[in-house]
Amino acid sequence: MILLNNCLVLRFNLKMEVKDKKKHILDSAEKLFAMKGFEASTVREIADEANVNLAMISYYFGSKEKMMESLFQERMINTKLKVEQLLKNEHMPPFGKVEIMLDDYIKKVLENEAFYKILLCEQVMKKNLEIIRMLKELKLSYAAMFTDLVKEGQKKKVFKKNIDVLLALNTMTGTVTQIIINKEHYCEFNNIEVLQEEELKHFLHSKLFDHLKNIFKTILGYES
Amino acid sequence: MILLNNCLVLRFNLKMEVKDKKKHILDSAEKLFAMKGFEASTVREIADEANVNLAMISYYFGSKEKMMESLFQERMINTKLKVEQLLKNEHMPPFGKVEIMLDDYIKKVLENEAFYKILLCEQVMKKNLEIIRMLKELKLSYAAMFTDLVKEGQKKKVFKKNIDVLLALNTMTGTVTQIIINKEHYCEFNNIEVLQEEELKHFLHSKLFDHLKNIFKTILGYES
Amino acid sequence: MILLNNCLVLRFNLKMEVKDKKKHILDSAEKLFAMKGFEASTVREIADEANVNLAMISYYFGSKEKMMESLFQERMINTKLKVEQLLKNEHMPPFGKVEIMLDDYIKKVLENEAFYKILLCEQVMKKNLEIIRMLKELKLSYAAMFTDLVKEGQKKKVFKKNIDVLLALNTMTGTVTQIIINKEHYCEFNNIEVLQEEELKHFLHSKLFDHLKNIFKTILGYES
Amino acid sequence: MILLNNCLVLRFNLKMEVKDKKKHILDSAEKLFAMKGFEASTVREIADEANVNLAMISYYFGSKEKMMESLFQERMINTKLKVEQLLKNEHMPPFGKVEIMLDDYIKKVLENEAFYKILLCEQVMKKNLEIIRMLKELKLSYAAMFTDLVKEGQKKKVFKKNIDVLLALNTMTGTVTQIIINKEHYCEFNNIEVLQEEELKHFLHSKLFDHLKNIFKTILGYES
DNA sequence: CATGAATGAGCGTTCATTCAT
DNA sequence: CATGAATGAACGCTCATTCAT
Repeated sequence: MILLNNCLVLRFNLKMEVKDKKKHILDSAEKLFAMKGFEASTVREIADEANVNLAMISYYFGSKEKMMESLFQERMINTKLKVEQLLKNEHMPPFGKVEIMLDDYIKKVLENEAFYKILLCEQVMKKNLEIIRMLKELKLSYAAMFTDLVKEGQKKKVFKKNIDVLLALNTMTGTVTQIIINKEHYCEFNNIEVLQEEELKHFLHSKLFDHLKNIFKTILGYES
Repeated sequence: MILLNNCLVLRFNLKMEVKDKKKHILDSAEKLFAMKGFEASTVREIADEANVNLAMISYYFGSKEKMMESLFQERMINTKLKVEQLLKNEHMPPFGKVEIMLDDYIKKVLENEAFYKILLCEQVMKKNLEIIRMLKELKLSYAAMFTDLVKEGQKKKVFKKNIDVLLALNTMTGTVTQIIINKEHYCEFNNIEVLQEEELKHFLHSKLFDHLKNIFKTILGYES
Repeated sequence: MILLNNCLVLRFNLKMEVKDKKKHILDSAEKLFAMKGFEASTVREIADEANVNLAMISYYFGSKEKMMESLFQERMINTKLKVEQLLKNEHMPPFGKVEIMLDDYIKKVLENEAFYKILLCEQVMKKNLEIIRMLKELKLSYAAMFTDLVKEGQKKKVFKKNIDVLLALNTMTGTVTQIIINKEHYCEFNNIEVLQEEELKHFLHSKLFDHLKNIFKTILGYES
Repeated sequence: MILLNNCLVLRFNLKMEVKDKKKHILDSAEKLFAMKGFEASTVREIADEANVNLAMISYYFGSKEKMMESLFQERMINTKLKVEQLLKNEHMPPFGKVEIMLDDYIKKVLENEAFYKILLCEQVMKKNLEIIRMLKELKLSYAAMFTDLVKEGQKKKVFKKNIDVLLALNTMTGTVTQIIINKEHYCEFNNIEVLQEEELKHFLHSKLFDHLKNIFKTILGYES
């Protein structure tokens, strides 16, 4: 049973924990929301995709909107934990921390493309206030962390003064986001043959990491 | 009649060119699409917003989807024209052209926030194939132009070799997009009092221009 | 076309005024609400009964609840007008007016059985506040009118003192209502053969009128 | 355990006789049916109100409809028993029996407002045939009893001839029912301050009893 | 090229009921 | 006789679109 994936478990009606079932539905929802948007995805499609009964979605999450909120809550837990741990290492030099931040963010987005697409659209629409609230909180904690990091570097005289931390972060998020959106176009333009999913991620990570590291050196006035 | 705005013209049922009426509807549609997304905006709302009969929209544009396509066609004409003219000036130094490109892009997005929000979501969903086609064409022409520009700079030995033009462009579009999305958050974080709309645009333009110019210098290996 | 009834008009798609169509839908709704209750009647059934498209009901009335309110408004207009005109005749003796009131009320209920059944249930549930408001208004005007009538009779020394006008009215409405509800039972118990609808109404009216006239004489202390 | 009320017993999961549990559920159902009607009350609400598991209701009663039937059966047992005992007292004068009947009926309705509201609606809808059957049986036995009573009075020359027993009974049930429905309105109109529940019942009983006694004297041609 | 009226399809949700334990 | 989980059916309603004029 360890080898069976969720779908098979469902198909054969083997017992499944409610928590896992919820997660399974959220995965399906995430996929569809990323592909077609929240409004264009119907609960019927999500139910079909997840191989569960239509009524389950209201039963588990209360409503379509609350399912979206659950999805955000789920996906954001990991994000927050990692961010908070970053600054604690006292021995790491400031730009090392920046590199870790960049590496971490790029990896997270590449691993959760679908979610970050949804997140992007939600930020544009600003319809679900609960989600906007969660996002704002996350952004603030991110900005606060990076501000601390920048101050540390400035105190150690390795970063220049007058750094616009938010512009810097927006360049990071914006660049990664755009590459996600334009993935196919980027590959095509660079004459890259169709790679395996994992190889492609690795390739994009490498490209983005070097690119952003270079940019952040300039922004922070850091010289290696 | 010159002094009457569109609403008054409609209100008094004065004759109005069909072309203007279409434009007027597209303006309303753009506003709503940017606020709530394509799917969540109903043709009824658009008709109400534009003060026209509900059935007109199907008659003018064929369908809701085709109206969106019309909107894209409308808004992209200007984009294309300016882009193509940029390279013709033989006397301008390469980085001067880069500065113009940055300035032009930032201005265009700040002037058409609503449209660029819609564009962003459409790129994520990739639902309307005609729009995807138009967008791809635009991106390619943009990339081709910037590639030429880079080559010119490299020939003149003012830009370094091995420049990833698409990554550079994605940093430009990504950064500007993120600032648009996070406008309120950016102002709040920087303790900027609520400015007039125009003042805010000017402020953001200045910040973004300096930031991106700096980044592009690094990317292109250009030293002033 | 004069001879065609609504159904035929609808069936043959002949033109029909919107107002008539609304009325036609309300008739169908009234019938079903009286038979099965508001909650148990679905808009689909009502649409089928009225031979109109399901969506029309929301289109015309906004919602199922508002259709009910429209029904009440429609049916109550006549009621109010007649009630207010009753007292104006100066020459009629007080008990003559009482007789007219009784006659009028009995006739109205017998002519609109379905509606008065709905009304009865709505008074029990008290769910739709707008309807409760309308009903209260009607009851108050009825009570005020009868109070005036009683006072006039008392001034003319033909009615006794200390009359509970509301108890009296409740006996009137209650008795008629019960007979409507127990119509079949009443006929069966009295060994009355199945009469034509009109004959039955006439029979019940006669019985109720004599019965209530007799009761009201006692209540009012009136001697002929 | 004698001191614990039903809720506490349920809360502490103490053992409880099935019969009592059923009764407890029926009480909750009665309350909700009277407030919102049968259709509008959901089994979930009833289960919540009764603090029992949702699935229990189907297991105990079979279905929502059968629960309603159980409710009627429960509440009607008492009704029948009392009615049948009334005629047996040989020494009581006929109008004394009428007074007892009136007193008994008024008391019963005032004590079981909720149930009599449900009963009223069920008589209008005539949906549940089993309930209609039970009701018809009850009405017949009531009518038969009152017919006997009237005959007895006529034989003893204290009641007049040609009495419409059903009209008389309908006036009784109708008047009481209307007062139940219009309770608030009646108090308001008569400027009665908000009384305690018990005081109000006593007041209404007194008013109704005198009113109906007076009416029945007229109907029966009885002179004290 | 205009419009009020109309419509089929499909939406998110809720329902009473049943199942596996 | 108990229960949390699950479900098919149906609910009221809204949608983009089309029709008759």
